[in-house]
Amino acid sequence: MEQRPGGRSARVRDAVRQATLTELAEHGYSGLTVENVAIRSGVHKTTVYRRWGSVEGLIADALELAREEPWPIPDTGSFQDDLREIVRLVQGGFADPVAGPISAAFVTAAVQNGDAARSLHDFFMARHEQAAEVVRRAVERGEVPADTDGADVIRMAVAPVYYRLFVTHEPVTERDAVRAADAAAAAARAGVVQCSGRRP
Amino acid sequence: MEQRPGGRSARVRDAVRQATLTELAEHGYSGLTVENVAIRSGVHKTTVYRRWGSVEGLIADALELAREEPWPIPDTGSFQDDLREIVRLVQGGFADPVAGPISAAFVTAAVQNGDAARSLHDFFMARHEQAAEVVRRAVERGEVPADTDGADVIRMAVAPVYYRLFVTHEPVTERDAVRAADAAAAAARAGVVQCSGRRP
DNA sequence: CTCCAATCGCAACTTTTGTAGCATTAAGCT
DNA sequence: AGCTTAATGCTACAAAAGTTGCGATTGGAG
Repeated sequence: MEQRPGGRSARVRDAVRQATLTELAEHGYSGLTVENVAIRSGVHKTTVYRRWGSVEGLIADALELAREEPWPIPDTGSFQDDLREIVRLVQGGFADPVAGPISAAFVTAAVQNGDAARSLHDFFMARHEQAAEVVRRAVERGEVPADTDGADVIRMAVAPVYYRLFVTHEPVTERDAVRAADAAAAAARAGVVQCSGRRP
Repeated sequence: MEQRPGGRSARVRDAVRQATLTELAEHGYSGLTVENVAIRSGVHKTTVYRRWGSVEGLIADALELAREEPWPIPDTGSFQDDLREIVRLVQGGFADPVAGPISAAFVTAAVQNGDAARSLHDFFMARHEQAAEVVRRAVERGEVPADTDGADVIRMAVAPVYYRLFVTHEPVTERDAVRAADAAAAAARAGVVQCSGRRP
């Protein structure tokens, strides 16, 4: 990707990435401007425009960093508790005063910009795949049918949280998170989320 | 609200509203500018800025119109089929080449702007309340527990569709819609979505 | 050590977006 | 019809966002 991975280019890139995250945490997505990132990073405005193109480009770049980070997949021994833990983690992340605005900015940017949308898509595909591990374990324990679609269970579990946050703009409590997890678990146990159901 | 409801003010307002919807359908939210709306409506730029303030104001105004429109609540006699119909309606709406971009623009605008977010919030609260009718009927038929939280069942049913569209940016098929509806129905039947669960 | 190409900084410029002051129009009232 | 005034149109302006051309710097290869 980078033609000159070490050296000044790398320093510039890191400075801009760091400045982007700090600006996001401080002012949120709506307060993020190329100019402010340039000033904070000590990199010239023109350079930021040339390499990242726009605010959305800055976000897309930051997202690729976020994708690298590993995710703690719970293993409580109970399918329902595992799911609860995952959804709670999501809800708690958005409630966090530092991580919350940054995560929200990713979603916001992706809604407007194709590049950011693709980055976020890849990000979530990876997350779903990782989190589906709790479903695979539940299958092994016989808690849910063998052909349960793991990724889709995760989607159903976390979707209500995102729905409240970014669509209906309702507050999200921990109780809401738990209930969404329980609902997804109940649906999985009922055999509604089966892969075979895709081609009837 | 309007001091001069009939006459020029009303004509200007209608022209701008119509132009906003047309622009949204053609270029989506990212392509919506005050200038273009002004040109298309034949109203001067400064007037639009004075009365609507910004692009978000235009959206918030259009949203209030959308809230007025009634919604066809299905009554098939089967809880599961009613839910399926509702979610299919949502999914189909976004798939529609005209209504889709407009609806998506509302969500996009609300993610960025507080006024639009409040309007969209009110919009969805009204929708949930209306759609909860199918749950009330299911309670009467004895298909789900008496204290089932109707609005929350609706949320769980439609949330995966919005999640795919605006968060993970995955395509949404009718099959996905049906599955989400079935999952919400299964959860409701299992008694996971009960009001009493809110205050343990 | 020297050279070369990629990258960056800088300043000037263009485009887009939003605002202010004032003249003009027309709705509603008598 | 004539009067009053809220609302709009118009021009000019101000601020922000984004671009361009060029010279300066620097990392890496020979």
